[in-house]
Amino acid sequence: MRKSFSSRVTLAQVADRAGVSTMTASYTFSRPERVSAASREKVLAAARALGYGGPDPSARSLRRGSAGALGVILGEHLTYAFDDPQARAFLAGVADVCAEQGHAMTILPVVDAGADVARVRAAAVDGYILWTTEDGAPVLDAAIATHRPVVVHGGPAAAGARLVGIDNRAAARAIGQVVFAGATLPAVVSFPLTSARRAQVVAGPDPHGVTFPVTRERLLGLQDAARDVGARWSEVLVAVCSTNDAREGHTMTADLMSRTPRPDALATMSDELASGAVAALDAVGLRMPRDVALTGWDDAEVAHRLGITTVAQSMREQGAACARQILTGTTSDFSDRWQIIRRGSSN
Amino acid sequence: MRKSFSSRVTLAQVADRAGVSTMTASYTFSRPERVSAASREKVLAAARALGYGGPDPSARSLRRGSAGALGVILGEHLTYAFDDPQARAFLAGVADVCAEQGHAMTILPVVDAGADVARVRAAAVDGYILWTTEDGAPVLDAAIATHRPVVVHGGPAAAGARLVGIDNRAAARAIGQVVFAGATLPAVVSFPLTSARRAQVVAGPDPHGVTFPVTRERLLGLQDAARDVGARWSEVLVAVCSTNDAREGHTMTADLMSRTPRPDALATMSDELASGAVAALDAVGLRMPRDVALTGWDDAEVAHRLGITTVAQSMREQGAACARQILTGTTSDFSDRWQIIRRGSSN
DNA sequence: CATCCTATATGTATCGTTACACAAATGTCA
DNA sequence: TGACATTTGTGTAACGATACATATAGGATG
Repeated sequence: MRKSFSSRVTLAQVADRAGVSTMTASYTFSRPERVSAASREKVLAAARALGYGGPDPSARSLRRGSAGALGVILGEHLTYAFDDPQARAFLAGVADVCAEQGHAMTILPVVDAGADVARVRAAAVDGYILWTTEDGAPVLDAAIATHRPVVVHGGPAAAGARLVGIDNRAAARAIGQVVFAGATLPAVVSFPLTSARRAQVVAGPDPHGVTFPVTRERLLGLQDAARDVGARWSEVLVAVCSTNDAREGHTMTADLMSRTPRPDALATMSDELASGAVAALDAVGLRMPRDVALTGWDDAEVAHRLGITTVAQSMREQGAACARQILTGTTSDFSDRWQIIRRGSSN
Repeated sequence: MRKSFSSRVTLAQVADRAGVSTMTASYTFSRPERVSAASREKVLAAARALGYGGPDPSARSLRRGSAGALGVILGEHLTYAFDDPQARAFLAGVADVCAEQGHAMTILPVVDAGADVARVRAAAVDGYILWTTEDGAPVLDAAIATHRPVVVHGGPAAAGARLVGIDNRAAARAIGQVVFAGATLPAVVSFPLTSARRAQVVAGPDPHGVTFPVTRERLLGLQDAARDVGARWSEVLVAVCSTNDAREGHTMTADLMSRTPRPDALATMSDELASGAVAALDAVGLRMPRDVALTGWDDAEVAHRLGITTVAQSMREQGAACARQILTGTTSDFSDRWQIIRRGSSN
């Protein structure tokens, strides 16, 4: 805060003391090879003597026109965002590329719409990456309005923003066909449908009412799959979880399994939810896939351990791709970068 | 990157178009109440027409002398840092205060010493918070050298940096006395001792050789406690885990329990390690506290669930305190903000 | 009606750095 | 030796915004 002490040492002072021009001092820090070893030494000695802390980042950013940081906007409060292993993997990917490109990663906390928009505008970053963005989120427009590059993971699509992510609808349809095959009554264990995040079991909800794009696409794909296997969507029970964790998956699956008629195929939207679902089935003595077929999503470590069929995708690579898109302009298409891993939990 | 398009709209252009002075335009964005409603409207209209994205953050930072962001330096690669629930709680606390104070949170990825130092110097932040810093870490010196405020969580202490954290040695001694009471052969399940992170079981290691301050203090406290209950430290087995997770706690505890003589009291450095330890005891049919007394640390949700005695502290509050220290200058002392929660796992 | 105060508008001078263009010094090669 | 390339050093002019001090108009007050 009181960064500007009475005495802030500047490059000019260092140059003065070293007996060289300001530019020589500047080059010493930003392009050392441009300066003779002798001058370099003089400048560094002067810097040391004066306690110069290196070129001021704000001044440098202003002059250079690049902030040296990437903004990441998470759709939820950090407390929850970081609880999601996929979010963590994604961030790790972003961080990898940031580090590689010598950039910092600025996380813009999301709290309430008004302040969030202000923070987005005020952030000194070279571009924005959005994770888990709801349709019509004001932060997305705010990010685009800054004229800096914007990459949205998963959606929503927007003019002026690039989209990174797999084709969730196609993947959902594919895994839906696997898990629903031969089932009498398919069911779904889903992420929240809207930011209200109400946990509930609903029959055949209209996917178009879902405001989280990834969830909507997956639901659409599962609807396709239900049709493919001849099931009526209006009878398909969707257990909507309020958060993406095993506990919630357990609770909601337990609810689902207590219904009559009981679903005999469960497509879950994540391996975390799936792991809770497996526990819930266990608890009531149902076996996979004999009594109930079940699939996860993400191919997390837990899917491997529990032996469940799942959709593999690499969030880490997608995070890296988002960052690379902004920092180097490299585009990459992930729509087909998913794969169904078959294990024992489905037929 | 190519932030400076051919045509970047500036405040001056907006002012021109609105027919007011640059300052009036500036005030419209930074102190709207300082400007009449009429001018404000004119300026906003002009901004809209020109597609002005708001005041440039770098320029504003330079002029105002504050970057509007807080730097957080994690001692490890993000992939691992975020896997630690305590780290996540800490970050959530930092984020809370950042949001409250209208600041962003910049995470400085740690990869290799050389580049890290450069990144620290180049980061546009108003201060640094360091988490899990090893003795003599170059980033600490680099942070201090910038003359911006620095807060270190847990240690190491350094001139020019404030320290936030509980008195780990006192807390460790206290819980050590609880778990070691009446034991014949105490043992410890520990965090890594150095950045080499080698997993191993060692008898009575010298705590002074430990380079992670928090771990060192806790080991010192446990050494004190061992002495207090009349045990010989040189015989105390310390299972050093390579990471802080349940799996590692399980593995190392299993190793510990296969030794002869078998330890009958286990002080673990986290509830994650403790939960792995509980599983390992289960696996070989040992009961708590009858066969082996066991304690955790942190009072995480898992400690509650497993009913283990633990040291309660709030990382979230500590994170908030670190941020507040930098952003508002508020200091707070956490040395006594810990508490032993007794549950069934110890006597 | 003169005086003083408040609300609003503006001109100027930086904030600290680096891009650019050019000058000077040195080296290279036939 | 002269012509030409290469290194190294420097002056100047921004980058885009805001703090501060001052100017002006209109209102309130006695």
